[in-house]
Amino acid sequence: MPEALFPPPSTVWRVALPLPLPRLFDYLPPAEPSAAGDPVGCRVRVPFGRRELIGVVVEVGPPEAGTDPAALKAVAARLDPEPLLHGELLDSLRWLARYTHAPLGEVLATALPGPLRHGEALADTHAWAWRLTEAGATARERLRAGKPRRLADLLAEHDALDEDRLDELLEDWRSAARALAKREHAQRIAVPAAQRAPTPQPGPALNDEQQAATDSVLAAGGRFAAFLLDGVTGSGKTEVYLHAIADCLARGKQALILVPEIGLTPQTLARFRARLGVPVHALHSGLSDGERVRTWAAFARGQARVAVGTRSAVFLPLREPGLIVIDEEHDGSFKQLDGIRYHARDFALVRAKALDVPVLLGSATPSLESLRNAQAGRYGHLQLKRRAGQAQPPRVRVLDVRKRPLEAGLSPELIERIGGELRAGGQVLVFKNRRGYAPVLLCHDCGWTAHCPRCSTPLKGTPMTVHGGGRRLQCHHCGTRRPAPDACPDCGGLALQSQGAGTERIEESLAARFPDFPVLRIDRGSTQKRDALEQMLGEFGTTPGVLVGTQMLAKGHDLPNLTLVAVVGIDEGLFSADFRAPEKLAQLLIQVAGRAGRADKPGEVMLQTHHPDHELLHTLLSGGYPAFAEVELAQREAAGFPPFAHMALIRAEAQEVEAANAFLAMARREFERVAGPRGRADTVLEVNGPVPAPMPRRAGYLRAQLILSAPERRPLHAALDAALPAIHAAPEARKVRWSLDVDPADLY
DNA sequence: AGCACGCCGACT
DNA sequence: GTCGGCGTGCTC
Repeated sequence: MPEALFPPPSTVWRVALPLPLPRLFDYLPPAEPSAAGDPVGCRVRVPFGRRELIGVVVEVGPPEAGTDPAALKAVAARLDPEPLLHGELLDSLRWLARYTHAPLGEVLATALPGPLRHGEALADTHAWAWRLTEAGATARERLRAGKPRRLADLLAEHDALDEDRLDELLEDWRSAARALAKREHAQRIAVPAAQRAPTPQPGPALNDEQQAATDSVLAAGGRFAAFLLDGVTGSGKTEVYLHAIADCLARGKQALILVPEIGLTPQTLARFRARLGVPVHALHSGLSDGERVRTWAAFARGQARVAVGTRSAVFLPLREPGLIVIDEEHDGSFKQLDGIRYHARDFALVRAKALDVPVLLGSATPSLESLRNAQAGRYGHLQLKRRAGQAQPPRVRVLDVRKRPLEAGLSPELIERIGGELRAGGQVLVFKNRRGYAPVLLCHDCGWTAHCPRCSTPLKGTPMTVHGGGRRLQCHHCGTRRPAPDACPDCGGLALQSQGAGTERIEESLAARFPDFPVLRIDRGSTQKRDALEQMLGEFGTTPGVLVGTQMLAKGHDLPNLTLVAVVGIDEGLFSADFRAPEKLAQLLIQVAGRAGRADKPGEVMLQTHHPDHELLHTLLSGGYPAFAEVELAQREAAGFPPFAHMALIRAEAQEVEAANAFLAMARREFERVAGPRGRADTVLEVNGPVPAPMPRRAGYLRAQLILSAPERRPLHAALDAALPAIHAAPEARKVRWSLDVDPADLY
């Protein structure tokens, strides 16, 4: 090939760098190539300003017209001979970057385990085995009886024994191996990771509903199909997962199971391991970097078969994909709330489609999004309506606390009932619904709450929240402000209060009231350590006592002697300004009610509220979650909320209100510029705000936001694509910290 | 995001 | 007279 003496570079490597800059950077290929082959998907170390960064090559091509080749720097080093990210995973991550409107480099950095992000080599994933040395073979018969001798005898029968094989053959072999190794009688050697055929254990026979659900999944024949496994508490969804996974393993494929943050318990893993008969790899925040990378590499190389993990496990490379399962698909912990704000459930759907494998979403209380997808025929709707075994559903009672004297938020009737249950030998769970709602003004006498006069419709009221130390009410949808009334406009009572007040001291109050029984408070702070919750509940045992806690106690962790569940603080959920609050509350009530009762005694659930006649409670109690979902979907449709609309949120925080508002006002103008002026008939993008965030003050910063919504996804994304460059570049953007959240989980 | 460069206040 | 405040600008 003829070449000029100093040819302009014919190809550059376009590199995605972990920076908040929405563009790629071009580099010349490395001066001393360390490997041939397509570099796309390989990590590189590149000079960047005065520093060096690790990035990923995402394109190779001619330099962009008009770039000065002399201004290009060369890649300092190619870190991967073979692409680390390729094919489906790289394509899906590109999609995620476009969808979240985040820089590709940041998305890739989020998807990679820490050590890989920082340029470390991909971990070895060979297995370890032990063998006798020659000295060991000779010395073996002179060893006295004991563990080392038994190990030496075992090793003498084989050329080498894998460590997991040793786990099966000899208990506590590791100390014996250390003893042999010390005298150089045995050595540890690296061997290729063995692929052993799964040895599944049979489970209970499936009932006809479970069987039908399993058959539907298997009928997909390993190709893409999405299923909503909609099964009431205790209906045996896990058995359906296990059958689908076993089938996937029998086809020689890998399975990925996503679970909520609190769902990944040792019991769950043990059950999967025992039943599937293959190693099950856990992926969660408690893992060390080393473990995380080894698991990542083992799946990338097709050496591991089953992964059970939380949100970030959705980024696992799958070389032999066969199935993706999302357990408790409605759970909020699948959505990342900072950095790259992805939704693991939604991304799992995208990956399943790209991988052409079935995806199974399971829940007793499906998200309205998934229910809507099932109703629209996009997902197969698999229903399990019967409880397995003879467990009876709990009795639910609504307790009206209007005008009742409350002690730490508990009514006398509730305290009386708790005492009775304890003396009868039962355990009680006092469940505080506490999601950091903005306070809503409530009349303790009649239950009246303040609603925005502008935003409320006959179908759905938009509550106003309390600001300015109780003196002011503000709507978080349109920003309307008005002074807080001194007396209740409905009943004239003077018992107006901010909701949620007074439940802080529940455990102290109960401990004082029932000194003869243990009162255990479970919260984030007290269970930060790994397995701390297990341990605390283990010590709590099954003797009479009270557990006080929040979300963490809603599921998992079997409490066999729990006979009474008392739920307080639900009024905040009934009248939250967040359109998703009713859904969250209904899911929570169903989940927490599912905890009550033991084999010989149906449980009881008491809901303490100022709104005993609230429609949500009535619908939920009479028709269960399906009835609630039907009503709520109709309201969402009428109000133009997801899943009948698509939303995005621009949040801004600054030391001064004016800075945040100026930024959001500028952003609003940009959106109106690209979407057409307000009031135009064909304008599909609705922009609301700037409105203050309901918890506006955090660490001295003031937060405000802009709400974007459109009936279709396309125009929303088109508007974001068109407006974001100018918003990025605007001078107002430099004075605030701002972020974009597509499909926000909480509006507030 | 870093990390520069760049002009204005209290210190050896 | 300097050290250092963080505003503004750039990074292939």
